[in-house]
Amino acid sequence: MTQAKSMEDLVSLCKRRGFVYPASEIYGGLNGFWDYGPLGTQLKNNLRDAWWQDMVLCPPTGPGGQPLQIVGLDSAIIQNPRVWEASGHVAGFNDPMIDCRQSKARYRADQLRYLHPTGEGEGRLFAFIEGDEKSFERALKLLGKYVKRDLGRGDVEILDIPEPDAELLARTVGPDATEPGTLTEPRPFNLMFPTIVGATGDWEENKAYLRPETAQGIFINFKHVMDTTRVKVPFGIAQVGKSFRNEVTPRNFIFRSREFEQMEMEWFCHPGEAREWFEFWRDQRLAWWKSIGLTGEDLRLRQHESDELSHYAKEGVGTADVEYRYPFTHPDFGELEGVAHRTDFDLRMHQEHSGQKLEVFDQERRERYLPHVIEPAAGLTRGMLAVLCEAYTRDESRPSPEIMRFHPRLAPIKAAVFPLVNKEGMPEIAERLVQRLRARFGRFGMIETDAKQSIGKRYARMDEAGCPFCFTVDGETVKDQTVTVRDRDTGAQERIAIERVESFLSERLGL
RNA sequence: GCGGGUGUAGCUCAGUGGUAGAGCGUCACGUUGCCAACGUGAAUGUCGUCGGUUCGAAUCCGAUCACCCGCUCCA
Repeated sequence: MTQAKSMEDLVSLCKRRGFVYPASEIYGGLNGFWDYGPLGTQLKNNLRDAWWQDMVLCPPTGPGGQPLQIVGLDSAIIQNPRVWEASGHVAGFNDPMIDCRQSKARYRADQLRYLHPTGEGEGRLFAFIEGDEKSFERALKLLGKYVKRDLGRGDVEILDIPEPDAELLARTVGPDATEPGTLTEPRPFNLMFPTIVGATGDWEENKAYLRPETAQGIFINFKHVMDTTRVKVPFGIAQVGKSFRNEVTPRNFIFRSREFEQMEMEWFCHPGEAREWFEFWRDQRLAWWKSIGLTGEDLRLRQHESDELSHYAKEGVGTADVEYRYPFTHPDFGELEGVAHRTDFDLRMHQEHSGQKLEVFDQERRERYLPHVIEPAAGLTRGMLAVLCEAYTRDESRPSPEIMRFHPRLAPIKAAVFPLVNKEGMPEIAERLVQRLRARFGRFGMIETDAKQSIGKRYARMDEAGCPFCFTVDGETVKDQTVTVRDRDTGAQERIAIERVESFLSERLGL
């Protein structure tokens, strides 16, 4: 019997077993930051390595079965601030917001419009949300009531003031308010983390930013990679690394944190082939998440509606998200990876802002162009969260009900070896087996051993850590050179020759 | 940023003004010898933090921080 998964139980297990700790907790914590413990670090490294192996070292074959070329990159977290001006992040990550003290609603300042009768701009104004018909009609009706006459659309003027001052706001009635003067002045929301470069840096003159995404590091190195690695379009550049966003509300464990890790690949291709590559990567990425264990009903692909497309994707063939049904989004889904056609937006912007030519010359086509980009951008920390959620299982019929059913490739502990009793030659045999397994599998994850306490307790600990196989040395081992293997998921045991342990693991772990 | 909730041992939680608690986990010893077993013992807390009221505060009040839920936000 399995029960519904609870986020609380998972968070508690993660702390108890050393997957994820609240950051700087001994000082009271810090909202939006998390530390990864011994098991969590290994799990995250395994997930990252799996992505790197399947993306850069052994990429899939293309739609026509052709080999694909993807190279790696590790760019600096802090770049020249002009990078973020070119990419649109300085403007786009700075939306000034207006709050309504009365209705508690919050509006983007650039989306508010102000209504007054034609030629009578000095009196009371009524705000509405641009593009929201209901909101407009409400403002029109209230304005009509206020001036005590019927107003049609031809009788009013609409003001578009991105940064309204206090005087104007004082005589404005908010979109959801009944009295004037309830709107606050616009306050900037800075989603980028500012910092200072230089030990004696002046704040304004030396201001730089921690990157809000890894993608731009790839675009600004596009020319370097083209010039130094003999790649030809179509090809990809992949990067894994930390990104930083001053989220308004960090929430839901490690799902939205202010410091997070991304795995992004920018696939550069001919504009005419964008659709084909978009569909290829979209399907490829969904299949990849399945291949590392997200095999259930909780993984899906969702094509974006046209009105939710980001600034660079409007002209493209689309955006699709790989989504996971996290316990806190249930029954809805939350984003895990976005696959977007970024068109040539980024290269074009960097070409304009830097003055450097970023076009390629295509020998086969005899054509010069800016490549289009298909971007599969996954959250490593979100991926880890999905993997944790998927793995977490409660089985009340077992003496140790909590089990982390990690895919063997991701499991932080690959195997454990126990002497059934801590005497009679068993610890020595177990220790020798541990050394053999470390030599063979140690580079993929931990090989644990434990001689203390009852065997059931040791099995239970390994279940919570998600170790797929436990080998136990017992009295028989001394006589006939066999050990028992216990399977994490079934609890079933079989006896195999101690000589066969490596080949058994190799086969079961796929390593 | 707003509203609601929560904060006591590693985890789950009890404790409504008068000596800081339980279960589980952890550790040690013994026993047992394949599923959180049994026995004995041990360690672990500025009761989130700071301030106030009080003879006395985990408990009442205020502020603050963190987490959870709902808004809002989320290239």
